[in-house]
Amino acid sequence: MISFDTFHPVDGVPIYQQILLFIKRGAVAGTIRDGDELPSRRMLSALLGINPNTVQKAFHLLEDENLITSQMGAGSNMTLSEDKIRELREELLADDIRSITASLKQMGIDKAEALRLIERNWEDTEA
Amino acid sequence: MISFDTFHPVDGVPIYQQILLFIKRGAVAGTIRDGDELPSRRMLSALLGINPNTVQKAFHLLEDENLITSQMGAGSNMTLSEDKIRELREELLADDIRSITASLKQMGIDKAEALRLIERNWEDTEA
Amino acid sequence: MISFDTFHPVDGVPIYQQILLFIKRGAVAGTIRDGDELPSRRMLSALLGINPNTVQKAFHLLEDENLITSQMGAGSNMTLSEDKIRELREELLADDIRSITASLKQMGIDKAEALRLIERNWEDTEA
Amino acid sequence: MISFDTFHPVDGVPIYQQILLFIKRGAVAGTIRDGDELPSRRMLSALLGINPNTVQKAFHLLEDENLITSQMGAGSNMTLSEDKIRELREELLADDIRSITASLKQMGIDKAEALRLIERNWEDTEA
DNA sequence: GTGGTCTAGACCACG
DNA sequence: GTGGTCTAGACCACC
Repeated sequence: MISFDTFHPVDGVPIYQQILLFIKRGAVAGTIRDGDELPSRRMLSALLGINPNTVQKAFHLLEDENLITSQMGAGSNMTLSEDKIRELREELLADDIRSITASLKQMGIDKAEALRLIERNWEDTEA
Repeated sequence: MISFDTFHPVDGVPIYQQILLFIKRGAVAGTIRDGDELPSRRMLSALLGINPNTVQKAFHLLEDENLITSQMGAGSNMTLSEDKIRELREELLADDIRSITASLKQMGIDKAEALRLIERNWEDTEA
Repeated sequence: MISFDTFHPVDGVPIYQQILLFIKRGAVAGTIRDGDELPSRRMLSALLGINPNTVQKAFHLLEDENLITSQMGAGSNMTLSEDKIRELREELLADDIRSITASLKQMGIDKAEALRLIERNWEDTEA
Repeated sequence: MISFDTFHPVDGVPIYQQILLFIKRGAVAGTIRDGDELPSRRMLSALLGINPNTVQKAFHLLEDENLITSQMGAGSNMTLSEDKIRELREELLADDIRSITASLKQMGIDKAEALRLIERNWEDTEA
């Protein structure tokens, strides 16, 4: 059963998208594996204190991307392959790196300083 | 007159917030300085192909943060001090670093790999 | 459910302010009471033939004055106390009386004639 | 020369409309008479501390209603007849009385109380 | 269905 | 020409 203990939504970005990202990142990290069972929509919505419809929307999008399969009455399970994970990794990493790099460059930060900032603050941040 | 040539809004995040960030990051970078004149609401909205009200919302928020002052009939100008710039720098950098670090950690990336990723992709990204 | 049957907006004054006044005057009159449910933003805007956002603005201001409370997904309800009603009564009456008195005086109407005018036209006017 | 000493604009209603009302009410009161000269647009805008364009707009509307005539280079003068004044009186009074009566009725004030309120507060209000 | 937000266009007072 | 306000319509998260 996939754990959502480390899921802490922030505001300003749709919750259902954050659920998607949480699942995808877990898949890339290897903490979420092929065949893993997800909590039921009802249970997850109760666990996270959010609306069942919001969870439903996230699950629906995960199905659209063929990352989970849901059987009537039998919950949902991850369907991951090496290829999918590689794809996810590239897609997510590219977005993140592009975003942070562009942002820092706009503030006039050069590469050396960027690396020093990441280096110095790495331990202080929770996953 | 502050130039918006390098402003390229993405979707998924409110345009007025992107305008805010663009100004703040320019102030941190030093390309936007105290006293600099901002384009009029009309001119900027025409330039960006968006509604004057969207620009107005961004400018209004900048005024609330005492980063610009607007006079009726005349335009708007930056009001920056060394202290404000330092505050902005810390605030923006902290957000960016926290965000990228948390994201990479969730994907199981360790510090060494994170630094290597930034290092390798730095030149490929536009500001 | 608060009825807006007797609400007839005039032009020249912002509609959202007229909605505010309608609610406040109803509270003073006692026709709108603590706990009363307001129509939804959609329903009221359809009823009045105006934009939902205009209603939203009025409701938001009422919330700022602690005259209504709104819950996501549920509706909005009045939150009135004896003190608030007394405050409203004094505030609204003072404005109205000051306004009409100043206006009549500017037209050279004296007190006796003013009273006679009110007296004579009282029955002819709808609330 | 018509005096604007007692003109005190309030906000929330367009200033050019308040100028119109000031002139009309003076005509009804008899303090502004046929042939009276108005200050020049320039002088009046300086006197009231408002924009010449705003004064211009008021004068233009007064011309449209045939209440003033302007000669090139020779200022503007009132053009009032007994009939016009009677019309103005009826129009303005009807509006005021209808407005105050409707407002008080909406607050559940009855005729006796309305008269008492006007009576009691008459002296306290400036024209 | 509900409330909340974002973007849009027209109008006003002003320099 | 400028900034400020009012009304409008579409979209989102939620019950």
